Amino acid sequence: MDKAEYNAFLSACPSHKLLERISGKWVALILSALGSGPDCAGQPRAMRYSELSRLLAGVSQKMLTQTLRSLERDGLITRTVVATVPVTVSYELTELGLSLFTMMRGLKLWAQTHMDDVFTNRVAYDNASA
Amino acid sequence: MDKAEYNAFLSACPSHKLLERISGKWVALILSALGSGPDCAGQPRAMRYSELSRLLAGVSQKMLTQTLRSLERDGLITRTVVATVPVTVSYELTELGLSLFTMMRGLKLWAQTHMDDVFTNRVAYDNASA
DNA sequence: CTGTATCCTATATGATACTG
DNA sequence: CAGTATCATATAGGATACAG
Repeated sequence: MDKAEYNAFLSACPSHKLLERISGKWVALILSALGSGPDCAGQPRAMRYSELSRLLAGVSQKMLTQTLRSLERDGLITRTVVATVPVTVSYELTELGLSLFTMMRGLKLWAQTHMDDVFTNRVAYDNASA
Repeated sequence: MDKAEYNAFLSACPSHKLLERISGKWVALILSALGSGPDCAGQPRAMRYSELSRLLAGVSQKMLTQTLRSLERDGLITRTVVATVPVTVSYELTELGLSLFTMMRGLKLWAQTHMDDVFTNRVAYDNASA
């Protein structure tokens, strides 16, 4: 069956798997926070759960935890627990995660250069239909 | 309210909007088809609806049409109708769409280089939990 | 050939309450 | 502080039937 073959192709395609990995609502933001620091312009550094929670003001606890876990699972960040009272947990980019963060700078550059054009086209298209 | 401000930030962030634009299940595949041709290695060229439908064997008519329309709306592809009987419709990358396709080559390169590491880590993580 | 219209399901995300 | 558990909702995606 064609569909089965194609789904197999999709499952095997590295680009497709990368898109699935980075397309979550909070993935890019967490990588950006850990890669650029809270001011979005500094050096990579570890951040605590509460610090991330405050920086990404719109994130729910569920999604923050879930996204952090999945990034840890994929070896993109590390999770470090210090047994203070109360407990202290910090997250930091791995080498692999840093490499992903760096790659996404290219994506960011394209976005900054061209997304305005995209949205201009979108508005024009909608006006033409109306 | 923090959340409102953060959502406003999200809505304004070009990188985030770009990820929303390219993260659809069929977006990258359609761009790739129009940018590389059916053999995924050639030159950019126009393709007909039925040709895309055959190449992307897993896509439903609904999703193919919907994705093509949204890409046209954003000025990434053009839709050309020739009034034969029955009608002939072809799609082609615009300059902007071609530029996006080119940018995604960098993403593809990262994926080909590093996604195996990611999945190796993932398996190791799952085994450690079990 | 190139779609539209309708219904249906799966998944992602979010809100809220509770805990070591 | 750093989560977990549960419930609710929105949206993406797909199956199927029909049409110019």
